[in-house]
Amino acid sequence: MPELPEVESIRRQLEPLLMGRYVTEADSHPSGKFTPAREIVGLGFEAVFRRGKYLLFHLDNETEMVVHLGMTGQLLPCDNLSDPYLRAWWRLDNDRILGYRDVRRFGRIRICLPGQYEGTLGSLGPEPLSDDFTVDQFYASLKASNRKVKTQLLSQRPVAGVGNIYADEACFRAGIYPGVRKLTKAKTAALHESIRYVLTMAVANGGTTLRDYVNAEGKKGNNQFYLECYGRAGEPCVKCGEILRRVMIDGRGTTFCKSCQKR
DNA sequence: ACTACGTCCTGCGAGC
DNA sequence: TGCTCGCAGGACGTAG
Repeated sequence: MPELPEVESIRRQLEPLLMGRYVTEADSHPSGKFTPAREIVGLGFEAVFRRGKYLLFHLDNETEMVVHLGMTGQLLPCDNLSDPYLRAWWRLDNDRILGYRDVRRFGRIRICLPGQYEGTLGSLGPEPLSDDFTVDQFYASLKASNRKVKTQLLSQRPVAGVGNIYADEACFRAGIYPGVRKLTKAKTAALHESIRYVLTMAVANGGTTLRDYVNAEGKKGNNQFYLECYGRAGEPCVKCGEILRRVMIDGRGTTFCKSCQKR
């Protein structure tokens, strides 16, 4: 489940591999979620950016390719075109191949005019690690909705790039029950700080690998060894010793401490 | 306009 | 041992 830290790790590794290269050949799985990958043959890479969990490949000819990794997506050099989970690939002019692997096909690849985004990417909240992410704006955004706080975080609207792992981690660190619908300004400030903290640490640790995530070098991250809440239901809380519980919030598994995160 | 929930996908682990 | 079944979850579609 690549979230901001995992996608950022991939971006940093892909950029030097792609800069100054152009695509000589490409193919994809027949699903419309991946066929746009074929449209960039002949185009050159100019830069690789990230917004939230989206990778943005800037190409020449006024073209941008947007890749979302979904749950199990991987972008990395490919040495086996018969990999059954390879959903798209691009051959570069140095004869190396960039592969998009995605066991569960939750990811998607799109082509658009530069910056002309639709859907979630078009209405994405601010980058959590930039100065655009302020407590005041975060507070106003959360206040404007009556959904549960965790659900709002997963919507990508109050802030970009937070998924299930870091939503649970941030709520735990901030002492906020993820199912609450309204936050005080002070709690909002704590959540704001916690989001920045858990994401910064996860980037520094190279992302979290629970099962599928590998970076563009095919290597696992290390942040799974530093998670304090996600995936630890049944274990004692690192703050108070209470046994962490697991519930469903709007259909998503959620781990929390009943003692530290009161409603 | 909003919120809630079903859907897509496949592999894996629990339970019988 | 071998099978079924539920779960994992990001974004989107649909219903109310």
